[in-house]
Amino acid sequence: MTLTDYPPFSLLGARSQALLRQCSLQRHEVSPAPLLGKGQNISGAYVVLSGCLRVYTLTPAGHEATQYFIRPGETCVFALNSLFNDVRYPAWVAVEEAAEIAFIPGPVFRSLFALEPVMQDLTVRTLSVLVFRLMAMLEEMHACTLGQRLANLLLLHAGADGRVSMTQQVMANHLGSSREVVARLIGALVACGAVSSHRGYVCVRQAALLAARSGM
Amino acid sequence: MTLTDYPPFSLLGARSQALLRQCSLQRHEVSPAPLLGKGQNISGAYVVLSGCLRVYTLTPAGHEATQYFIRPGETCVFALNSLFNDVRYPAWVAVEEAAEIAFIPGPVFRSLFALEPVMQDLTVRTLSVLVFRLMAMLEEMHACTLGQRLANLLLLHAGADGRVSMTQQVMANHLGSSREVVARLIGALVACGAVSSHRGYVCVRQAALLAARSGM
DNA sequence: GCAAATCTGTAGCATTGGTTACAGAAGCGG
DNA sequence: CCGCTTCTGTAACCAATGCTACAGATTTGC
Repeated sequence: MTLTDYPPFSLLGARSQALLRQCSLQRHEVSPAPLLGKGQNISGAYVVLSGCLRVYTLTPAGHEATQYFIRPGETCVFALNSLFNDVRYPAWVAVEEAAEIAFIPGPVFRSLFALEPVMQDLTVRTLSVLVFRLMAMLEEMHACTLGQRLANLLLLHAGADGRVSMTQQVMANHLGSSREVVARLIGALVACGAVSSHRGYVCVRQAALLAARSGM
Repeated sequence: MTLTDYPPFSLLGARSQALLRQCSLQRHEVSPAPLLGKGQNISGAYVVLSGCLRVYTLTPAGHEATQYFIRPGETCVFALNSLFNDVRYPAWVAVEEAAEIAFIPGPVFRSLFALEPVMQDLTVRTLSVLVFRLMAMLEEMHACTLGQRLANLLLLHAGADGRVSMTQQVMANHLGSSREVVARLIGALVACGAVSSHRGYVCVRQAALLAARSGM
């Protein structure tokens, strides 16, 4: 497999496809060890083909806080930027779900961007979506209590069966809080029948959780 | 004056300049009334030529919280996005310093983007910078206390003479907090000699403030 | 089946930040 | 100069969150 097997790259012209075949493609398993560290130098774009990456910061106190996820078809696009200024990555990145990731070196990305409207489109779209998500997170941080943010997290990650497979520690990492606080909040949600708690996962009763979220 | 008088637009070719002459150009004075409201439909790009715009959210409790500023040469680029999805603006925008603003309608922006590498560059750069700023703010919100964020705000807005011309209410709006809390924090900074407080402004002693920030 | 590791539940206390409620100071307009 | 408005300073209290310290439950590996 090469990058050229995946849309939208499969749609590009022969010349672009030749460029793309230079790109390395790697499979990464889930791991707490960061793939990219804050301050690391980046000189290209990472494209997620399958799986999910998590971008997060670390507070001085050692808490993690998720900033956003990168899902299939999306990109860490700092390539263009890093060709001008010598940009260093502003956060940590880890593998959230086993992922296939392609790396497009800066010069290649730049050529593709100049040649292919599809790539311009992809880049701008990815960046715009990211801006919207980050703005939404900032707003949520100002507008919501931790309880409400936890409820949002659970609603967002619940499968069709209402199951959210995360330990409380992982939830705390997403929220930038601590395990004990999450336990306390989950306790409250259990008390009002919005979720049930188990080792390694919780089960969400969506309607009840929506209701509970309002009154937190 | 038209948009074509300002770089980088002045560098564009004749055909692009013809397009740009269709764009309206308006001067706006400082005003608390929002220029753009959350949820409003946008169908183009706003380019700030001089002055400064402020992008902020409102919490249910009625607090404002600044998300970022738009300074000369920068753009609210949601044009491309809004041609695909019918995007609504995710926050409020107000005039922070008297500003000249050009509006480039969506279709015009799209043509320019397709024609002119300079515009592609400008767009991607603006978006990347915005992503970095938003990530930095999210990180700050997780990592810093309100006192530290206030110190950062003051350091960032201090003139060469150390003067920061803002009322405490305005500072509170930037931070998403309330006037009383800001007063309390400024009181602490005054007590340790980091700033002096006056009606409508504070004077920063930079070195002392940097030191004080660590121990908040 | 047992020990170690991991995860959850809970309680108490400290800190931060938000709210309420005033009092006084500074500027402004007439 | 006087009254109105705006801005600042303060205090007391409360709610949300963080931190410390365990105890008990579940799972895993051997």
